[in-house]
Amino acid sequence: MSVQSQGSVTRATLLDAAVDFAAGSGLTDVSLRQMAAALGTSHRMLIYHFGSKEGLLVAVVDEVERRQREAMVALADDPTLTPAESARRMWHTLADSSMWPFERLFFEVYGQALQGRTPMAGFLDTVVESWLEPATALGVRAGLPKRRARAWARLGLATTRGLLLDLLATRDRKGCDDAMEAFVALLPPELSGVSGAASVAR
Amino acid sequence: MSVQSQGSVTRATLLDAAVDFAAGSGLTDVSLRQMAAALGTSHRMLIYHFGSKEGLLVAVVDEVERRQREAMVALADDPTLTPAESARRMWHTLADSSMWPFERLFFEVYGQALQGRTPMAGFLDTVVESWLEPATALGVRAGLPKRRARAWARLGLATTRGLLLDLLATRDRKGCDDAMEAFVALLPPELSGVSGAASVAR
DNA sequence: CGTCCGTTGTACCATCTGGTACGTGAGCGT
DNA sequence: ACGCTCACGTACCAGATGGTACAACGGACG
Repeated sequence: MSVQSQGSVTRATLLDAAVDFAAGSGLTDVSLRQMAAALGTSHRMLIYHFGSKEGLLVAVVDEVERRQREAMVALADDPTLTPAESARRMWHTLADSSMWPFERLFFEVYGQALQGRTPMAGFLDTVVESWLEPATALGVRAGLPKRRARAWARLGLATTRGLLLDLLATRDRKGCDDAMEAFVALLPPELSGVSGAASVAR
Repeated sequence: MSVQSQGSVTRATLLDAAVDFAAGSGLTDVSLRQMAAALGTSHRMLIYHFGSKEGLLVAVVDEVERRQREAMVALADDPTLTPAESARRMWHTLADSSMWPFERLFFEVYGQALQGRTPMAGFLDTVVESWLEPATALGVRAGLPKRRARAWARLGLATTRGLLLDLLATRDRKGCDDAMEAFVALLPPELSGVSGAASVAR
């Protein structure tokens, strides 16, 4: 048990713990002292490492957004899958109850960003586009013209987020699963891979 | 100019003003004094009429939910329209920029309710079901079996809310309009009225 | 006219907030 | 051994917060 591992809690470690704490308790009414106590440090240290409460919130929100984007590319970047299958897997991952705390945090930040709260407002600049872009690329790769691919991506993104809102409120996993499956079944043949680019090439 | 109209600001009047204020500024970090100043009264009076800050928030959240539900039945209760047309009109109403402040407030409350914040938590009990139920009835009336009608209602609700989130973040009215139109075009014939119950009766 | 009740203003309270001043001590390069 | 920097604890600050005590005003009603 080195003194190092316990004594020098680095900024990155604190940030990770702060995100976890925020996922569990929200970051709306929390004070520096409450969060510091939960992280096993003092509010003095949070200000030391992040400059101010605002700085801490900015760091947490940025980190949430970074993870969000990271999750997106991890989920969308398997070229062996059809877009429909990618959507299914994405939903399967996102809807798992182990992810719920982070999704709650996501929607909490989203809601405050919509109200223009300072650390969160920047969230809105990327919250749609950073998902729309890779999803659109998926559709284009499957043979859709860009405009149509983007329209489908937008619809799929909205449906996914709407169903997550539903799921988090009702906890009705089956109802939401069914709805997502119904949506995927509506996708045009190019996206579900039954025909599409391959059939055109044939 | 009676003394009455200016002097005795009743609770209901204050509540209305409070909801408007919340729609414009959010209700996350607001203090009693700030809100009182915006409403032209004193924090003393807010406590007098609502008991506590919590009581005020409860009243505001309940009122938001009441209006939400009221808006739903107003939008869904025209039996001369097909469900597809109802959905179009509903989107047209909800997506109008004059409604944005209330939708921002809706999602702000939703986000905090997901985190279990006390005055908002009850929001979740009705936020899905109170919309799902009338929307399902719409589908049943159009000739769908109840299970299918409910599944479509759930999908439509999720899509609408997801697209509203998109719209509020990106302000891309056209992109979201197109996506909603594309979704409505996917509805089964019973819901869009090209065949369905009428053709069965014929 | 007297008196009661709903409403409102003033003043105050303990508590908590984010942030700062200052000291301390460990590691490390010289 | 000496400073120097990074990390951290203690103590403190001014301001804002939700809530309360108390007085006063004004109309309703006996």
